Amino acid sequence: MNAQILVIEDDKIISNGLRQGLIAEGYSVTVAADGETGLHLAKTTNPDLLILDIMMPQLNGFEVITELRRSGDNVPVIVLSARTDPKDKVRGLDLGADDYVSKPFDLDELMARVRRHLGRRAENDQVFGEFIYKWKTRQLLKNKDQEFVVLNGKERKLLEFFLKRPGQIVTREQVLDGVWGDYDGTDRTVDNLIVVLRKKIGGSHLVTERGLGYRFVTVS
Amino acid sequence: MNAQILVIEDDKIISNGLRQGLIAEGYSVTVAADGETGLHLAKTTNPDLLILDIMMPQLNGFEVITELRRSGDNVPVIVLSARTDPKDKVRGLDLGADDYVSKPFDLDELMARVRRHLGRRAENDQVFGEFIYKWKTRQLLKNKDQEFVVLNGKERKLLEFFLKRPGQIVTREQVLDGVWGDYDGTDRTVDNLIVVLRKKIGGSHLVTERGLGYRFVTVS
DNA sequence: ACCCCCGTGACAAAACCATGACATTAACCA
DNA sequence: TGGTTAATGTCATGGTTTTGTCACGGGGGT
Repeated sequence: MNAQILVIEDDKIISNGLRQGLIAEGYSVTVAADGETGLHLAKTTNPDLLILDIMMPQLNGFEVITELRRSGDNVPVIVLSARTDPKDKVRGLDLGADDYVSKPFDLDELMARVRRHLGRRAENDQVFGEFIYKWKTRQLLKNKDQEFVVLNGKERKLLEFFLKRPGQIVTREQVLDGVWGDYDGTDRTVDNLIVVLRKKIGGSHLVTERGLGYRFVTVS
Repeated sequence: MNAQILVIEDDKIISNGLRQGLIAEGYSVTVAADGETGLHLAKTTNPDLLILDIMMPQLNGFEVITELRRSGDNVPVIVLSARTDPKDKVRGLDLGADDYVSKPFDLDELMARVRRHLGRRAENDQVFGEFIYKWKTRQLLKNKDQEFVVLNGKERKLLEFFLKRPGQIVTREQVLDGVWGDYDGTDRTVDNLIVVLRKKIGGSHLVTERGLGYRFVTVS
């Protein structure tokens, strides 16, 4: 579920730097060295975000973005350009770019803009097995985006409790504390909720540590 | 209905320039000279876009944006700052700003960015299920343009409140805050308005999240 | 004065979830 | 290896909380 980013840039030095930086942040990166192949890749691979140079052989960035938008593609586009003339920025933005960064640019700033255009997904989504938990909307998705899993209050609280403690053994007492609060429940109460949650996310992620408690594992 | 833009900026020269430029483009503009009144105005008047200075008396821009996002407000924010340190840009963007422009800035470029950020909501009609909400005229259409759905004041406010927070869980308290203002209503009051709105847009779009609040979903 | 909002309270319906009984599994020891 | 025991899995049930729904009435605008 790491985002796919397509970089369209003919300057090898810059594209290599970008690729390394993006990969370091956990994205999957594809690089195209000219507008034409870039446009083709954008249309066929449906990336989550585009980083697009303006001055390129074959097809320039303005033309790429125009064609993309004309064909109804709303992928977020960050335009990268050596041209600092405000007129170019206006043109790029009005053509449908989502952001416009001038070279030379600061890599950290660009990364922040990338995060922002991806909707800050990296920080808000947690993946385990075939599931994705979206903290922002507090929704659980199965099979990578396919279907929602309906959680009620206690189940959601329990899942969030475990998501915050991946790989750790937690005792029933800790669960009672974290999920129920000061309520004086019994160990059985916890077990029962575990059962219900197992039915929804499968047993393999909630491992029983006999005599100790439970352990949530993210890989099955 | 022109887009409402709130400018929070203590430098009179800049805010005047912004106001004139924005008005020339046809927007309605409000100016606040410090962070505290700006934050208050943002919460009470629900502008369509915020232009926010960082260095200000009372409450600085970072604090304003943090508090806004914390309270669930997703209004687009363009941060304006004399600080050119990339670290500040990263900070602003990661806190939830949608854009970050350094002073001195080019007015035309800023206008292009404003257009671009408004395009996501104010200009675009919003579609959910068989309905279309036209922000410009604040009309709700059913069956893709066929017929109008009549909304009275509170119903419209509630619908717009949810349209700004698609997919998110909102508590009754947040609804009371956003729709009623500082009024001291009860949870039942919210429920009742929900019922009325459900009768008009169907129940499937307003999902009850028991124990938490409601969630507006765009797909049924 | 009439009408339309719209907030309130009472009651009905539904979802939730803690409990306890019983089944099943794992650990331990001979 | 097999039996014993403690720990955990599973299910049905009903009380309790939360939410849905309706009818009434005040109040402000036309």
